Amino acid sequence: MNKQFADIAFPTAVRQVFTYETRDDSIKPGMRVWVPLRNEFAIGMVVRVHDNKPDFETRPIERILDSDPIMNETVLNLTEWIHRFYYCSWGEAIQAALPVGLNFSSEKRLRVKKGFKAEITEEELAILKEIEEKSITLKEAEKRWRDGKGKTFFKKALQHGWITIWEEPRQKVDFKKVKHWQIKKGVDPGSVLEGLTENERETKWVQAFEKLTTLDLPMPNSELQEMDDLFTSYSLNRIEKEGWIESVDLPVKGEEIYKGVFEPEKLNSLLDQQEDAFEQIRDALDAETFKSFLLFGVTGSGKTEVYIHALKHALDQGRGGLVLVPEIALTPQTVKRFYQIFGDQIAVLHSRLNEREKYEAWQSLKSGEKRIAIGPRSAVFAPVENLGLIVVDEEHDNSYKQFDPAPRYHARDVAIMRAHMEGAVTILGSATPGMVSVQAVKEEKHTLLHLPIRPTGTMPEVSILDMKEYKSAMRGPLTVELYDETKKALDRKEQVIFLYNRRGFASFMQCEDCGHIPESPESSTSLTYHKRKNILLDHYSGYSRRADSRCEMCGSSNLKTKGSGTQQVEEQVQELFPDARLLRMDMDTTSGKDGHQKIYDQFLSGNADILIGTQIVAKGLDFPNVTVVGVVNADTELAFPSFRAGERMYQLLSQVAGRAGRAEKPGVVYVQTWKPDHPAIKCARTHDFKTFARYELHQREMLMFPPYSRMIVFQFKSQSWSKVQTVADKFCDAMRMVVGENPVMGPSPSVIEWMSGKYQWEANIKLDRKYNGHAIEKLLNTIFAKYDAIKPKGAGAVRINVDVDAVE
DNA sequence: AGCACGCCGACT
DNA sequence: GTCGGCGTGCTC
Repeated sequence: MNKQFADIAFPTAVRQVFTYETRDDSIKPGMRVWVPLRNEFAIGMVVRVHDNKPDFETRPIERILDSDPIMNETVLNLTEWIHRFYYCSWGEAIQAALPVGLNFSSEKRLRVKKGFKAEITEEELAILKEIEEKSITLKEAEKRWRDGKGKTFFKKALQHGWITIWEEPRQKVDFKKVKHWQIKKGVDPGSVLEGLTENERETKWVQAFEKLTTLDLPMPNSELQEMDDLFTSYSLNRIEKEGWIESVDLPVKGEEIYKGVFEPEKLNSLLDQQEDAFEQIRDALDAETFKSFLLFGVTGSGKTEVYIHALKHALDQGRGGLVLVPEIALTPQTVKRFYQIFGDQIAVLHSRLNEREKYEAWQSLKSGEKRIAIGPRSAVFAPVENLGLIVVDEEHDNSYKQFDPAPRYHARDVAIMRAHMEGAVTILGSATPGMVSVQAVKEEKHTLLHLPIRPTGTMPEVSILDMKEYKSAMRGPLTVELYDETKKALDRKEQVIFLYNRRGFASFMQCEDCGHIPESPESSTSLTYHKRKNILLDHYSGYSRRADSRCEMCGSSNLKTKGSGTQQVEEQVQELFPDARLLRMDMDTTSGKDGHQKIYDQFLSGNADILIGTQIVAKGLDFPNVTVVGVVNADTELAFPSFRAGERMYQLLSQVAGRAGRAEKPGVVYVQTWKPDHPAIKCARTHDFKTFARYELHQREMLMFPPYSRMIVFQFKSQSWSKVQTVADKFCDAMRMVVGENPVMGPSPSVIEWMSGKYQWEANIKLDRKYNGHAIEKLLNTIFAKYDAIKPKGAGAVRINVDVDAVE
């Protein structure tokens, strides 16, 4: 066999591929290989096979790891597009597209050198024996011999070369194992407890043991600790010390909570408006070419049924489907609905699956056994065979945009590109589409499908409460009116939701006489108040000024800094309604396993009267017994320094409105605001998305914000404050030299100026929309080349991240 | 991204 | 005199 060359991508930040040689003609793009890189080995992905001998020395491919490509041509091409458009390395894009079990992971294993001579103790010999027999990895060894004699000997053995480190590709997919507790073998808990004195029985850890004996063991350590305050690591370890329980590492199964029941006969027939939408989608599917739709319909208008019928048609054509949902944990009922109709034809991809289950789901799609994938952002890469339809539900949702690490892609846009490449149809669904999609409809890139009616009931009434009028009529954070309505609802044994959106960290200023929030003169964003320096800052343009002492609109000195969290509101509400049972839902209370689900279930089953939370409460489930929804301060969203603030505000209010009073009990949404005249609030009151979109697009056009431009954000990070600043300055100089008319903004410190030991600065550029993948790559290459030519000494210590189409 | 190579301060 | 700090540069 002649010598061939293969371009290999690695999951490092280097934006180039590396060329290796091979004589193995089974090599194909999409296969992983084990190759020498520097003085180690690494796993790479073959992206191209050719016979153009490069002008440098090539090294041989050591081993081909797959007998068949694990990535098909389309997905490989898709990752190449991501590599160009989002300016990451090809390998990073590939890594994002592979399930963890098939990823570029290798591990360092230990081997004992044969026949060395040294005087070692019995104990030490045992260590060597264990390493040899169990083929222990370096990580395991470091954990196993963490301290004491073991560590000393382990270090010595490495130094003397008695054990050596080998790196091997990791291919086996293993169950994730988790520490479980069980009653120690041979221990009879009954007699143990009987033998205790009264005093002993009163200690916390004995009580914990008593409680343990009533449970179905073994149970995971983390689950126990979450379940009851008695189970602290101290008490569990104490009981173990006593010899009553022992820990075992057991594999954990991913949960099947999303599966539900398979009842295909429950397929609903479509109403007129749904039928009209479906027919257009069906025609597009029949044409077997790319087409994209924006399915615009309020909450409850039946978008899911349209998706289902469209998917069914795709399956009838012998094609597969892909459904993207924002966060699967927040939309269990949508997933269950799909499962009900399609049953085992669906592979549910979610983060709770363990490695093997992820791999199995992936494999079942690749083999064609399952035809539909449903999952969050990363599911856009699912290896669905013969893809016919991609659904992006709640297309405006921010969770579709990956932030860190690279690739910083937007799953909605990747979905459209994928559909383009595969000749598939996309449906983007939303009650409040993002401006990017609205504009794309205007430009006839998407076809609009409209579901105007909510068959399951009328839209709830939205009542705007002007905080300026209630200044002296407040009960804690609530206006008297909201307070009264809450009280009445509680008396009727109905439930109440309070939304307090404490997103972000930065606070802002607001005039308590006229409600004015200081805005930047250089961009249409509000200014962020930085307490430490007492300045107001616009992180887009870098504009900053000393914090105002008087309101620039009305001259009042009644300017206050704002920004408090849900916890404070919870306290205040509890004081107002001492008898009500409260539940709080935010990042802090939902971080645990099934965090959302537990709180939802509790509230749904009536175990609480009032639910207080951040925007998380606005998503997902319906609560039929909720008749009052209070948005405590709608303005926090507007104070968030982003040109998307208005859009977010409208989305939030619209989603909240969708939570209230479905079916038989009508609900009212109370919105407390200082800015009752803001278009987002006025339009949300009348559920008038179209008017809002017209206003918002007009604003964006005047200021050349997306969708009228393409924004790229650059982030500079380093431990040294002065270096970040000089590098960011130089980089912006380079940009200005290259980009001509496209406006460069910044640099300026990031909103989070300092994070985990690193200072962060930002700059951004608004590009003409005509820049596509190749043009963006070319432009960025030119910018970086220019920057390399003028960069200051010590610039290497500053990391530069590129975020194309950033969503902040 | 890692990771080895290389040049200047606190130790035996 | 050496050990080791992290700044710099490279990976086919």
